Amino acid sequence: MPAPTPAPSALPTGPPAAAGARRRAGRPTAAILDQDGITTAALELISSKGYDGLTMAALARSLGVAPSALYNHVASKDDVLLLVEDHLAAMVDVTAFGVEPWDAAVRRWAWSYRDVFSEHTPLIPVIAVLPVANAPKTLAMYEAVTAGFRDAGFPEEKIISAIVALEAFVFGAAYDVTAPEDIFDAGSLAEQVPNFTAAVDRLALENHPRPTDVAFSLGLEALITGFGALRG
Amino acid sequence: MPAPTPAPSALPTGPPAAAGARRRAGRPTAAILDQDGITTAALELISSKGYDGLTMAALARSLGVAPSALYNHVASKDDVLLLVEDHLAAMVDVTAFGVEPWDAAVRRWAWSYRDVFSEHTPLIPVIAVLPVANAPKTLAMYEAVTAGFRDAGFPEEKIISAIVALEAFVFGAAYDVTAPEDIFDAGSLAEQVPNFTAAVDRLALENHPRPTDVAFSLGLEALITGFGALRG
DNA sequence: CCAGTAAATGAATGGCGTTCATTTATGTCT
DNA sequence: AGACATAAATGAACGCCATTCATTTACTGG
Repeated sequence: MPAPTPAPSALPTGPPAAAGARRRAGRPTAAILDQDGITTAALELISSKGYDGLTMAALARSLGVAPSALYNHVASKDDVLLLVEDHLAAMVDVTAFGVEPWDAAVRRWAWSYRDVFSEHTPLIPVIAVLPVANAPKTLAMYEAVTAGFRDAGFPEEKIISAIVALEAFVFGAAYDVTAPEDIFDAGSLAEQVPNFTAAVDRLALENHPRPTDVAFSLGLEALITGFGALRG
Repeated sequence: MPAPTPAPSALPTGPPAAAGARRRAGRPTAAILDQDGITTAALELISSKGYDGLTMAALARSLGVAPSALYNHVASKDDVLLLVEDHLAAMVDVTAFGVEPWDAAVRRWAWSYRDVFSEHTPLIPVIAVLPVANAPKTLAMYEAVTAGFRDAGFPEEKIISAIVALEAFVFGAAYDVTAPEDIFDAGSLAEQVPNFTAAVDRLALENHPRPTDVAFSLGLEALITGFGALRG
């Protein structure tokens, strides 16, 4: 009869932290991984190394685990991105719906939504195609927004379309935030596009701290005004 | 004295097409590759195999060339995507500016822009960060749009912001086109999000052929109306 | 208590973008 | 005309990536 597990190295090392002595093969006494831990580690990795640094190997490494172990808890790397997305969706501010007037609530929601995802644009292609059934927190966000629109007197058949349109604008604007400042510098071709160059220069004269915010505000206010007129 | 090149296989094979006999190493008599050819081949590959099929190896293969040869003409795969993007920008319809009224011209431009890029969403992350100086045809599109706004009496300092906002909406909407039909099916969580589910069902009752077009139209008309009011 | 399943390791796989040494042809300078 | 830099191709190699599989070990339900 084999002696009881010979204490691999020490007491269970508090947090599911780094790699000390190598773990031997086989199921460990206490599970090391779960989806929450994977999500948290992924977020930390993203914030320290960016999305380029988010590899399955790096993720496993930060969890003190072999890469293949991850696949007991997620089906793929896209699955990890989905977990991250859903976590972020919960950070979007929907608290104004039902409290502040409709237009103020939409404003708060949209700005918050854009700010959260502007740091996570690589998720946008994933979200855009993501069936909501797989993302409970995202779904909860939609529920809050939908209720806000309904309570504000929006015709029910237009609510989803309006949200989809707002969301499209938010995602596009999130990319815009990440663009380099000189993105509109035409360089040597400037003379060939005089109207464009003039408009770019004219905007620069205004000296806005964040031009991208000006464009976002301009578009968002137009959408809010336009949609506001649909309410009954 | 070596005999003049011993006719590698046959007469120059018309189009720069497929791979017959292997070419021997060294610079060929006539250049096989150029950026135009690479762009065309990339577009064909994308349309036949999708963006997953667009690999440097596959691209080289379709041009009858070794992968490393591509790097004499482009710096990276992103560079190829940039070439493709610029080609597509030239397909966006800006002809209505200066011909039709401003609102109709914006409408035509935006629908066309969305339609072109909805088939090429993997380019969007590239475009969003792309300095226009590297994309002459894209720049030409901006010039036409800017001129249209100016001639319509737009205050010059708001032109770029308005275009940026419209573009953000267009890009987001382009993703939306690619989403699966049942993206809003909450599945087993439906009971937990009654307002959302009701709104989704209510929209479905309308039986629109393309719900995504309804959302796009709704948002676009709001932007056009809102921005139209800025004209002097 | 025993079978089935869950959770880990570690080795292996195939594909990817990219680099580099090498070969051959072109174009320019003297 | 000859020399030489440069351009454009090949082919071998690199490192990284996500993912799979056989294997080991531990937990759990009948």
